[in-house]
Amino acid sequence: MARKPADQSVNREAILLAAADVLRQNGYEATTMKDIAARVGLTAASLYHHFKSKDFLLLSVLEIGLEHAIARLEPLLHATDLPCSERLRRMIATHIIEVADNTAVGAAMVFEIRSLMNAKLSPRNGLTEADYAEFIERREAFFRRRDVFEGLFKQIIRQGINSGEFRPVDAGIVTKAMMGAQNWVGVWYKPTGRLSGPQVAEIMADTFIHSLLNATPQPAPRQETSHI
Amino acid sequence: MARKPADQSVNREAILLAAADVLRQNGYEATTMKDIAARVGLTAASLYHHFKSKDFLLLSVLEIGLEHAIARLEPLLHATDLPCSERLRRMIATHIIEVADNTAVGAAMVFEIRSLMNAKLSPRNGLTEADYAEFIERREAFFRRRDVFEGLFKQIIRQGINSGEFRPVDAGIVTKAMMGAQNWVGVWYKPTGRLSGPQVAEIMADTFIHSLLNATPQPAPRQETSHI
DNA sequence: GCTATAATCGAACGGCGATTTAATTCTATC
DNA sequence: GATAGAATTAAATCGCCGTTCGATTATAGC
Repeated sequence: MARKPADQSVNREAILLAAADVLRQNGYEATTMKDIAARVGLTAASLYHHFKSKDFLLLSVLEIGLEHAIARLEPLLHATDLPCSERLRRMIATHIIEVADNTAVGAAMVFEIRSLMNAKLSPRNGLTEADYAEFIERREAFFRRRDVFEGLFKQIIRQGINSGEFRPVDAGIVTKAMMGAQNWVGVWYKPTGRLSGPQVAEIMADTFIHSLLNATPQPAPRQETSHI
Repeated sequence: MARKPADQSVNREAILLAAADVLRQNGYEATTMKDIAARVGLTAASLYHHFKSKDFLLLSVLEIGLEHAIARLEPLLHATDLPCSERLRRMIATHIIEVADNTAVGAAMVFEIRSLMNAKLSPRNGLTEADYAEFIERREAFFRRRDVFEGLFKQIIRQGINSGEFRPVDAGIVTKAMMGAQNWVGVWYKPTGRLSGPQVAEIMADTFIHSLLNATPQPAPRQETSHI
Protein backbone atom coordinates (compact mmCIF):
# COMPACT_ATOMS: atom_id res chain seq x y z
CA MET A 1 0.00 0.00 0.00
CA ALA A 2 2.92 2.32 0.48
CA ARG A 3 4.34 4.12 -2.45
CA LYS A 4 7.78 5.08 -3.58
CA PRO A 5 8.93 8.23 -1.83
CA ALA A 6 10.96 9.21 -4.85
CA ASP A 7 10.24 12.12 -7.13
CA GLN A 8 6.93 11.68 -8.81
CA SER A 9 5.88 12.33 -12.34
CA VAL A 10 7.90 10.43 -14.88
CA ASN A 11 6.82 11.91 -18.12
CA ARG A 12 5.81 10.11 -21.22
CA GLU A 13 8.96 10.92 -23.12
CA ALA A 14 11.25 9.43 -20.50
CA ILE A 15 9.33 6.21 -20.71
CA LEU A 16 9.58 6.16 -24.47
CA LEU A 17 13.33 6.64 -24.39
CA ALA A 18 13.76 3.92 -21.81
CA ALA A 19 11.52 1.63 -23.79
CA ALA A 20 13.50 2.22 -26.96
CA ASP A 21 16.65 1.30 -25.12
CA VAL A 22 15.33 -1.92 -23.64
CA LEU A 23 13.70 -2.80 -26.91
CA ARG A 24 16.99 -2.55 -28.73
CA GLN A 25 18.64 -4.94 -26.34
CA ASN A 26 15.94 -7.53 -25.98
CA GLY A 27 13.40 -7.11 -28.72
CA TYR A 28 9.73 -6.52 -28.28
CA GLU A 29 8.62 -9.98 -27.30
CA ALA A 30 11.45 -10.53 -24.85
CA THR A 31 10.94 -7.15 -23.23
CA THR A 32 8.55 -7.11 -20.30
CA MET A 33 6.60 -4.17 -19.06
CA LYS A 34 8.46 -4.66 -15.82
CA ASP A 35 11.78 -4.20 -17.61
CA ILE A 36 10.71 -0.90 -19.10
CA ALA A 37 9.17 0.31 -15.87
CA ALA A 38 12.30 -0.52 -13.90
CA ARG A 39 14.37 1.76 -16.14
CA VAL A 40 12.36 4.76 -15.06
CA GLY A 41 11.85 3.68 -11.46
CA LEU A 42 8.24 2.61 -11.81
CA THR A 43 6.27 -0.59 -11.61
CA ALA A 44 4.69 -2.29 -14.58
CA ALA A 45 1.24 -1.26 -13.48
CA SER A 46 2.19 2.41 -13.56
CA LEU A 47 2.90 2.28 -17.24
CA TYR A 48 -0.76 1.71 -17.94
CA HIS A 49 -1.46 5.20 -16.71
CA HIS A 50 0.57 6.52 -19.64
CA PHE A 51 -0.08 3.94 -22.35
CA LYS A 52 -3.09 1.83 -23.15
CA SER A 53 -1.11 -1.34 -23.75
CA LYS A 54 2.27 -2.72 -24.64
CA ASP A 55 1.40 -2.53 -28.31
CA PHE A 56 0.58 1.15 -28.08
CA LEU A 57 3.84 1.73 -26.27
CA LEU A 58 5.84 0.07 -29.05
CA LEU A 59 3.93 2.03 -31.65
CA SER A 60 4.69 5.29 -29.88
CA VAL A 61 8.38 4.50 -29.72
CA LEU A 62 8.53 3.85 -33.43
CA GLU A 63 6.48 6.92 -34.26
CA ILE A 64 8.71 9.41 -32.52
CA GLY A 65 11.85 7.77 -33.87
CA LEU A 66 10.63 7.97 -37.42
CA GLU A 67 9.34 11.52 -37.18
CA HIS A 68 12.63 12.61 -35.70
CA ALA A 69 14.53 11.05 -38.57
CA ILE A 70 12.29 12.58 -41.22
CA ALA A 71 12.53 16.01 -39.65
CA ARG A 72 16.30 15.94 -39.84
CA LEU A 73 16.43 14.78 -43.44
CA GLU A 74 13.75 16.80 -45.14
CA PRO A 75 15.56 20.16 -45.02
CA LEU A 76 18.59 18.59 -46.63
CA LEU A 77 16.55 17.23 -49.50
CA HIS A 78 15.28 20.72 -50.32
CA ALA A 79 18.63 22.49 -50.18
CA THR A 80 18.43 23.08 -53.90
CA ASP A 81 21.50 25.26 -53.95
CA LEU A 82 23.59 22.13 -53.54
CA PRO A 83 24.17 19.44 -56.16
CA CYS A 84 22.31 16.19 -55.67
CA SER A 85 25.44 14.32 -54.74
CA GLU A 86 26.14 16.71 -51.90
CA ARG A 87 22.59 16.66 -50.66
CA LEU A 88 22.48 12.88 -50.70
CA ARG A 89 25.84 12.66 -49.03
CA ARG A 90 24.65 14.82 -46.20
CA MET A 91 21.40 12.92 -45.87
CA ILE A 92 23.16 9.59 -45.56
CA ALA A 93 25.74 10.95 -43.16
CA THR A 94 23.15 12.70 -41.04
CA HIS A 95 21.05 9.63 -40.66
CA ILE A 96 23.94 7.36 -39.86
CA ILE A 97 25.24 9.73 -37.23
CA GLU A 98 21.79 9.76 -35.74
CA VAL A 99 21.58 5.98 -35.72
CA ALA A 100 25.04 5.63 -34.22
CA ASP A 101 24.29 8.27 -31.63
CA ASN A 102 20.97 6.83 -30.60
CA THR A 103 21.13 3.17 -31.49
CA ALA A 104 18.00 2.59 -29.48
CA VAL A 105 15.61 4.22 -31.87
CA GLY A 106 17.57 3.14 -34.91
CA ALA A 107 17.68 -0.51 -34.04
CA ALA A 108 14.08 -0.47 -32.94
CA MET A 109 13.20 0.75 -36.40
CA VAL A 110 14.92 -2.27 -37.83
CA PHE A 111 13.82 -5.00 -35.56
CA GLU A 112 10.45 -4.19 -34.13
CA ILE A 113 8.52 -3.49 -37.27
CA ARG A 114 7.72 -7.15 -37.55
CA SER A 115 6.32 -7.16 -34.03
CA LEU A 116 4.19 -4.21 -34.99
CA MET A 117 2.79 -6.04 -37.99
CA ASN A 118 2.14 -9.22 -36.06
CA ALA A 119 0.58 -7.39 -33.13
CA LYS A 120 -2.00 -9.89 -32.08
CA LEU A 121 -4.74 -7.66 -30.84
CA SER A 122 -8.44 -7.95 -31.45
CA PRO A 123 -11.48 -6.07 -30.22
CA ARG A 124 -11.96 -8.82 -27.69
CA ASN A 125 -9.77 -8.87 -24.60
CA GLY A 126 -9.50 -5.61 -22.79
CA LEU A 127 -9.18 -3.38 -25.80
CA THR A 128 -12.14 -1.22 -26.70
CA GLU A 129 -13.42 -1.21 -30.24
CA ALA A 130 -12.28 2.38 -30.47
CA ASP A 131 -8.84 1.53 -29.15
CA TYR A 132 -8.52 -1.23 -31.67
CA ALA A 133 -9.50 1.10 -34.49
CA GLU A 134 -7.05 3.71 -33.30
CA PHE A 135 -4.23 1.23 -33.24
CA ILE A 136 -4.91 -0.02 -36.75
CA GLU A 137 -5.10 3.51 -38.04
CA ARG A 138 -1.92 4.69 -36.38
CA ARG A 139 -0.09 1.60 -37.48
CA GLU A 140 -0.99 2.18 -41.10
CA ALA A 141 -0.06 5.81 -40.80
CA PHE A 142 3.30 4.69 -39.49
CA PHE A 143 3.97 2.50 -42.50
CA ARG A 144 2.98 5.34 -44.78
CA ARG A 145 5.47 7.59 -43.03
CA ARG A 146 8.13 4.95 -43.38
CA ASP A 147 7.53 4.97 -47.11
CA VAL A 148 7.90 8.72 -47.01
CA PHE A 149 11.21 8.35 -45.25
CA GLU A 150 12.48 5.93 -47.84
CA GLY A 151 11.09 8.22 -50.53
CA LEU A 152 13.35 11.04 -49.39
CA PHE A 153 16.35 9.05 -50.58
CA LYS A 154 14.67 7.70 -53.68
CA GLN A 155 13.70 11.20 -54.76
CA ILE A 156 17.15 12.64 -54.58
CA ILE A 157 18.57 9.70 -56.48
CA ARG A 158 16.02 10.12 -59.26
CA GLN A 159 16.70 13.83 -59.36
CA GLY A 160 20.41 13.20 -59.72
CA ILE A 161 19.83 10.71 -62.52
CA ASN A 162 17.59 13.12 -64.41
CA SER A 163 20.10 15.91 -64.15
CA GLY A 164 22.85 13.63 -65.43
CA GLU A 165 24.78 13.97 -62.24
CA PHE A 166 24.21 10.32 -61.36
CA ARG A 167 24.49 7.39 -63.68
CA PRO A 168 21.22 5.67 -64.51
CA VAL A 169 20.49 3.07 -61.86
CA ASP A 170 17.41 1.45 -60.40
CA ALA A 171 16.61 4.03 -57.77
CA GLY A 172 14.32 1.70 -55.85
CA ILE A 173 16.88 -1.02 -55.36
CA VAL A 174 19.73 1.34 -54.61
CA THR A 175 17.51 2.96 -52.00
CA LYS A 176 16.83 -0.41 -50.43
CA ALA A 177 20.56 -1.06 -50.32
CA MET A 178 21.08 2.23 -48.52
CA MET A 179 18.33 1.52 -46.04
CA GLY A 180 19.86 -1.84 -45.24
CA ALA A 181 23.35 -0.49 -44.79
CA GLN A 182 22.17 2.41 -42.67
CA ASN A 183 19.86 0.40 -40.46
CA TRP A 184 22.51 -2.20 -39.93
CA VAL A 185 24.77 0.39 -38.35
CA GLY A 186 22.46 0.46 -35.36
CA VAL A 187 23.15 -3.22 -34.89
CA TRP A 188 26.93 -3.42 -35.06
CA TYR A 189 28.09 0.05 -34.09
CA LYS A 190 29.74 0.43 -30.72
CA PRO A 191 30.90 3.82 -29.42
CA THR A 192 34.10 2.19 -28.23
CA GLY A 193 34.97 0.90 -31.67
CA ARG A 194 37.73 1.83 -34.07
CA LEU A 195 35.81 4.65 -35.71
CA SER A 196 33.46 7.34 -34.45
CA GLY A 197 29.91 7.75 -35.66
CA PRO A 198 30.73 10.66 -37.96
CA GLN A 199 33.69 8.74 -39.37
CA VAL A 200 31.55 5.75 -40.18
CA ALA A 201 28.93 8.05 -41.63
CA GLU A 202 31.40 9.74 -43.92
CA ILE A 203 32.81 6.49 -45.25
CA MET A 204 29.41 5.02 -45.93
CA ALA A 205 28.09 8.17 -47.54
CA ASP A 206 31.16 8.29 -49.73
CA THR A 207 30.66 4.66 -50.72
CA PHE A 208 27.15 5.21 -51.95
CA ILE A 209 27.86 8.51 -53.64
CA HIS A 210 30.74 6.91 -55.49
CA SER A 211 28.47 4.12 -56.63
CA LEU A 212 26.16 6.67 -58.21
CA LEU A 213 28.58 9.06 -59.86
CA ASN A 214 29.42 8.79 -63.50
CA ALA A 215 32.86 7.58 -64.47
CA THR A 216 33.84 11.10 -65.48
CA PRO A 217 32.95 13.45 -62.66
CA GLN A 218 33.34 17.21 -62.90
CA PRO A 219 35.70 17.82 -59.98
CA ALA A 220 38.83 15.71 -60.27
CA PRO A 221 38.81 13.04 -57.56
CA ARG A 222 41.79 13.19 -55.26
CA GLN A 223 43.03 9.69 -55.14
CA GLU A 224 46.02 7.53 -55.84
CA THR A 225 45.29 4.92 -58.41
CA SER A 226 47.92 2.42 -57.44
CA HIS A 227 50.02 1.62 -54.44
CA ILE A 228 51.61 -1.47 -53.12
CA MET B 1 -3.59 -41.60 -25.45
CA ALA B 2 -4.30 -42.13 -29.11
CA ARG B 3 -1.77 -40.97 -31.63
CA LYS B 4 -1.80 -39.47 -35.03
CA PRO B 5 -2.22 -42.12 -37.71
CA ALA B 6 -0.15 -40.07 -40.13
CA ASP B 7 3.24 -41.02 -41.50
CA GLN B 8 5.78 -41.21 -38.76
CA SER B 9 9.34 -40.08 -38.68
CA VAL B 10 9.78 -36.40 -39.36
CA ASN B 11 13.47 -35.95 -39.66
CA ARG B 12 15.57 -33.30 -38.08
CA GLU B 13 16.13 -31.36 -41.25
CA ALA B 14 12.45 -30.92 -41.97
CA ILE B 15 11.98 -29.47 -38.53
CA LEU B 16 14.83 -27.05 -39.03
CA LEU B 17 13.44 -25.80 -42.31
CA ALA B 18 9.99 -25.34 -40.83
CA ALA B 19 11.48 -23.59 -37.84
CA ALA B 20 13.42 -21.22 -40.04
CA ASP B 21 10.25 -20.33 -41.86
CA VAL B 22 8.19 -19.64 -38.77
CA LEU B 23 11.09 -17.80 -37.21
CA ARG B 24 11.30 -15.43 -40.13
CA GLN B 25 7.64 -14.55 -39.83
CA ASN B 26 7.31 -14.20 -36.10
CA GLY B 27 10.73 -13.95 -34.56
CA TYR B 28 12.19 -16.20 -31.95
CA GLU B 29 10.34 -14.97 -28.91
CA ALA B 30 6.98 -14.83 -30.63
CA THR B 31 7.40 -18.30 -32.09
CA THR B 32 6.09 -21.12 -29.95
CA MET B 33 7.22 -24.69 -30.05
CA LYS B 34 3.65 -25.49 -30.95
CA ASP B 35 3.89 -23.28 -34.05
CA ILE B 36 6.96 -25.06 -35.26
CA ALA B 37 5.58 -28.48 -34.48
CA ALA B 38 2.35 -27.74 -36.33
CA ARG B 39 4.28 -27.05 -39.53
CA VAL B 40 5.59 -30.57 -39.60
CA GLY B 41 2.46 -32.22 -38.24
CA LEU B 42 3.76 -32.85 -34.76
CA THR B 43 3.01 -31.66 -31.27
CA ALA B 44 5.28 -29.43 -29.24
CA ALA B 45 6.31 -32.27 -27.01
CA SER B 46 7.60 -34.26 -29.96
CA LEU B 47 10.19 -31.67 -30.77
CA TYR B 48 11.99 -32.48 -27.56
CA HIS B 49 12.82 -35.85 -28.96
CA HIS B 50 14.91 -34.12 -31.62
CA PHE B 51 16.21 -31.05 -29.81
CA LYS B 52 17.17 -30.45 -26.24
CA SER B 53 15.42 -27.10 -25.98
CA LYS B 54 14.09 -24.19 -27.94
CA ASP B 55 17.46 -22.47 -27.65
CA PHE B 56 19.24 -25.42 -29.19
CA LEU B 57 16.70 -25.48 -31.98
CA LEU B 58 17.34 -21.85 -32.82
CA LEU B 59 21.06 -22.40 -32.69
CA SER B 60 20.79 -25.32 -35.08
CA VAL B 61 18.78 -23.28 -37.55
CA LEU B 62 21.36 -20.53 -37.59
CA GLU B 63 24.25 -22.97 -37.86
CA ILE B 64 23.04 -24.70 -40.98
CA GLY B 65 22.07 -21.42 -42.61
CA LEU B 66 25.48 -19.93 -42.05
CA GLU B 67 27.40 -23.00 -43.16
CA HIS B 68 25.35 -23.17 -46.29
CA ALA B 69 26.13 -19.56 -47.11
CA ILE B 70 29.84 -19.95 -46.48
CA ALA B 71 30.00 -23.08 -48.60
CA ARG B 72 28.55 -21.26 -51.56
CA LEU B 73 30.82 -18.26 -51.27
CA GLU B 74 34.19 -19.75 -50.51
CA PRO B 75 34.81 -21.25 -53.97
CA LEU B 76 34.12 -17.90 -55.56
CA LEU B 77 36.66 -16.17 -53.36
CA HIS B 78 39.37 -18.55 -54.52
CA ALA B 79 38.64 -18.35 -58.23
CA THR B 80 41.94 -16.58 -58.75
CA ASP B 81 41.65 -16.66 -62.52
CA LEU B 82 39.04 -13.90 -62.25
CA PRO B 83 39.68 -10.27 -61.33
CA CYS B 84 38.65 -9.23 -57.84
CA SER B 85 35.76 -7.17 -59.13
CA GLU B 86 34.28 -10.15 -60.89
CA ARG B 87 34.79 -12.42 -57.93
CA LEU B 88 33.18 -9.95 -55.56
CA ARG B 89 30.35 -9.33 -57.96
CA ARG B 90 29.55 -13.02 -58.06
CA MET B 91 29.83 -13.36 -54.31
CA ILE B 92 27.38 -10.56 -53.68
CA ALA B 93 24.98 -11.77 -56.33
CA THR B 94 25.16 -15.37 -55.15
CA HIS B 95 24.40 -14.47 -51.61
CA ILE B 96 21.54 -12.16 -52.45
CA ILE B 97 19.96 -14.77 -54.71
CA GLU B 98 20.26 -17.20 -51.85
CA VAL B 99 18.66 -14.80 -49.41
CA ALA B 100 15.85 -13.95 -51.81
CA ASP B 101 15.29 -17.59 -52.58
CA ASN B 102 15.25 -18.73 -49.01
CA THR B 103 14.26 -15.69 -47.00
CA ALA B 104 13.71 -17.92 -44.02
CA VAL B 105 17.32 -18.60 -43.28
CA GLY B 106 18.43 -15.19 -44.47
CA ALA B 107 16.09 -13.23 -42.28
CA ALA B 108 16.75 -15.49 -39.35
CA MET B 109 20.41 -14.60 -39.67
CA VAL B 110 19.47 -10.97 -39.33
CA PHE B 111 16.91 -11.02 -36.63
CA GLU B 112 17.55 -13.89 -34.34
CA ILE B 113 21.14 -13.31 -33.48
CA ARG B 114 20.06 -11.07 -30.68
CA SER B 115 17.89 -13.80 -29.26
CA LEU B 116 20.85 -16.09 -29.44
CA MET B 117 23.00 -13.67 -27.48
CA ASN B 118 20.35 -13.02 -24.89
CA ALA B 119 19.48 -16.68 -24.52
CA LYS B 120 18.60 -16.74 -20.87
CA LEU B 121 19.78 -20.16 -19.90
CA SER B 122 21.68 -21.16 -16.85
CA PRO B 123 22.81 -24.49 -15.42
CA ARG B 124 19.77 -24.37 -13.19
CA ASN B 125 16.40 -25.20 -14.68
CA GLY B 126 16.26 -28.40 -16.64
CA LEU B 127 19.52 -27.95 -18.47
CA THR B 128 22.42 -30.16 -17.46
CA GLU B 129 25.77 -28.60 -16.76
CA ALA B 130 27.06 -30.39 -19.83
CA ASP B 131 24.19 -29.13 -21.98
CA TYR B 132 24.83 -25.61 -20.81
CA ALA B 133 28.51 -25.89 -21.65
CA GLU B 134 27.71 -27.30 -25.05
CA PHE B 135 25.39 -24.44 -25.83
CA ILE B 136 27.89 -21.79 -24.85
CA GLU B 137 30.56 -23.46 -26.91
CA ARG B 138 28.45 -23.86 -30.01
CA ARG B 139 27.20 -20.33 -29.74
CA GLU B 140 30.67 -18.92 -29.65
CA ALA B 141 31.67 -21.12 -32.54
CA PHE B 142 28.73 -19.70 -34.44
CA PHE B 143 29.87 -16.15 -33.91
CA ARG B 144 33.35 -17.09 -35.02
CA ARG B 145 31.93 -18.55 -38.20
CA ARG B 146 29.93 -15.41 -38.77
CA ASP B 147 33.13 -13.44 -38.62
CA VAL B 148 34.57 -15.83 -41.16
CA PHE B 149 31.62 -15.19 -43.42
CA GLU B 150 32.07 -11.46 -43.18
CA GLY B 151 35.79 -11.96 -43.69
CA LEU B 152 35.20 -13.52 -47.10
CA PHE B 153 33.99 -10.17 -48.37
CA LYS B 154 36.54 -8.14 -46.50
CA GLN B 155 39.36 -10.25 -47.92
CA ILE B 156 38.41 -9.80 -51.53
CA ILE B 157 38.01 -6.06 -51.03
CA ARG B 158 41.46 -5.80 -49.50
CA GLN B 159 42.90 -7.89 -52.28
CA GLY B 160 41.35 -5.63 -54.89
CA ILE B 161 42.71 -2.55 -53.17
CA ASN B 162 46.20 -3.99 -53.00
CA SER B 163 46.16 -4.89 -56.66
CA GLY B 164 45.04 -1.41 -57.56
CA GLU B 165 41.84 -2.69 -59.05
CA PHE B 166 39.75 -1.05 -56.31
CA ARG B 167 40.20 2.42 -54.97
CA PRO B 168 41.47 2.63 -51.39
CA VAL B 169 38.54 2.43 -49.03
CA ASP B 170 37.99 1.28 -45.47
CA ALA B 171 37.37 -2.39 -46.17
CA GLY B 172 35.80 -2.99 -42.78
CA ILE B 173 33.12 -0.35 -43.13
CA VAL B 174 32.37 -1.14 -46.75
CA THR B 175 31.94 -4.76 -45.74
CA LYS B 176 29.49 -3.76 -43.04
CA ALA B 177 27.56 -1.75 -45.59
CA MET B 178 27.38 -4.79 -47.85
CA MET B 179 26.25 -7.02 -45.01
CA GLY B 180 23.49 -4.60 -44.14
CA ALA B 181 22.26 -4.23 -47.69
CA GLN B 182 22.36 -7.97 -48.30
CA ASN B 183 20.69 -8.95 -45.06
CA TRP B 184 18.00 -6.39 -45.56
CA VAL B 185 16.94 -8.09 -48.78
CA GLY B 186 15.57 -10.94 -46.73
CA VAL B 187 13.28 -8.47 -45.02
CA TRP B 188 11.74 -6.57 -47.90
CA TYR B 189 12.02 -8.96 -50.83
CA LYS B 190 8.80 -10.52 -52.06
CA PRO B 191 8.78 -13.05 -54.94
CA THR B 192 5.77 -11.24 -56.37
CA GLY B 193 7.58 -7.93 -56.57
CA ARG B 194 8.73 -5.91 -59.54
CA LEU B 195 12.08 -7.64 -59.85
CA SER B 196 13.23 -11.22 -59.50
CA GLY B 197 15.86 -12.34 -57.03
CA PRO B 198 18.62 -12.52 -59.66
CA GLN B 199 17.67 -9.09 -60.97
CA VAL B 200 17.88 -7.56 -57.53
CA ALA B 201 21.15 -9.37 -56.97
CA GLU B 202 22.67 -8.03 -60.15
CA ILE B 203 21.70 -4.44 -59.43
CA MET B 204 23.03 -4.55 -55.89
CA ALA B 205 26.24 -6.26 -56.88
CA ASP B 206 26.75 -3.66 -59.59
CA THR B 207 26.14 -0.88 -57.10
CA PHE B 208 28.84 -2.03 -54.74
CA ILE B 209 31.33 -2.90 -57.47
CA HIS B 210 30.89 0.55 -58.93
CA SER B 211 31.51 2.10 -55.55
CA LEU B 212 34.85 0.33 -55.39
CA LEU B 213 36.20 0.80 -58.89
CA ASN B 214 38.61 3.53 -59.69
CA ALA B 215 37.41 6.48 -61.70
CA THR B 216 39.33 5.22 -64.73
CA PRO B 217 38.46 1.59 -65.25
CA GLN B 218 40.08 -0.57 -67.92
CA PRO B 219 37.03 -1.57 -69.92
CA ALA B 220 35.10 1.48 -71.07
CA PRO B 221 31.77 1.64 -69.27
CA ARG B 222 28.76 1.55 -71.54
CA GLN B 223 26.65 4.38 -70.34
CA GLU B 224 25.00 7.57 -71.43
CA THR B 225 26.20 10.52 -69.46
CA SER B 226 23.22 12.75 -69.98
CA HIS B 227 19.63 12.32 -70.96
CA ILE B 228 16.55 14.33 -70.29
C1' DG C 1 -6.85 23.69 3.98
C1' DC C 2 -10.14 21.33 0.47
C1' DT C 3 -10.91 19.01 -3.54
C1' DA C 4 -10.25 17.14 -7.99
C1' DT C 5 -7.21 14.92 -10.71
C1' DA C 6 -2.81 12.85 -11.91
C1' DA C 7 0.54 9.42 -10.76
C1' DT C 8 1.77 5.59 -8.53
C1' DC C 9 1.60 1.20 -6.08
C1' DG C 10 0.70 -3.82 -4.36
C1' DA C 11 -1.77 -7.64 -5.27
C1' DA C 12 -4.31 -10.65 -7.83
C1' DC C 13 -6.21 -12.73 -12.23
C1' DG C 14 -6.00 -15.25 -16.35
C1' DG C 15 -3.63 -17.19 -19.88
C1' DC C 16 -0.07 -19.04 -22.26
C1' DG C 17 4.20 -21.27 -23.25
C1' DA C 18 8.35 -24.20 -22.42
C1' DT C 19 9.31 -28.32 -20.57
C1' DT C 20 8.61 -33.00 -18.21
C1' DT C 21 6.60 -37.31 -17.66
C1' DA C 22 4.67 -41.61 -18.49
C1' DA C 23 2.37 -44.02 -21.72
C1' DT C 24 1.59 -45.48 -26.53
C1' DT C 25 2.68 -46.75 -31.22
C1' DC C 26 5.69 -47.65 -34.91
C1' DT C 27 9.75 -50.06 -37.17
C1' DA C 28 13.39 -52.80 -37.72
C1' DT C 29 15.95 -56.79 -36.41
C1' DC C 30 16.56 -61.12 -34.75
C1' DG D 1 6.26 -62.74 -33.53
C1' DA D 2 8.96 -61.00 -29.68
C1' DT D 3 11.81 -57.29 -28.37
C1' DA D 4 14.35 -53.07 -28.29
C1' DG D 5 14.62 -48.63 -29.43
C1' DA D 6 12.87 -44.64 -31.95
C1' DA D 7 9.05 -41.45 -32.52
C1' DT D 8 5.19 -39.56 -30.94
C1' DT D 9 1.47 -38.22 -27.85
C1' DA D 10 -1.76 -36.31 -24.01
C1' DA D 11 -1.65 -34.34 -19.90
C1' DA D 12 0.22 -32.00 -16.15
C1' DT D 13 3.61 -28.69 -14.06
C1' DC D 14 5.49 -24.43 -13.30
C1' DG D 15 6.58 -19.94 -13.91
C1' DC D 16 6.08 -15.70 -16.01
C1' DC D 17 3.77 -11.84 -18.23
C1' DG D 18 0.24 -8.51 -19.64
C1' DT D 19 -3.31 -6.47 -17.63
C1' DT D 20 -6.85 -4.96 -14.18
C1' DC D 21 -8.36 -3.19 -9.80
C1' DG D 22 -8.76 -0.77 -5.70
C1' DA D 23 -6.26 1.89 -2.76
C1' DT D 24 -2.81 5.46 -1.75
C1' DT D 25 -0.22 9.58 -2.35
C1' DA D 26 1.21 13.82 -4.69
C1' DT D 27 0.03 18.23 -6.92
C1' DA D 28 -2.35 22.14 -8.47
C1' DG D 29 -6.03 25.34 -8.31
C1' DC D 30 -9.39 27.34 -5.52
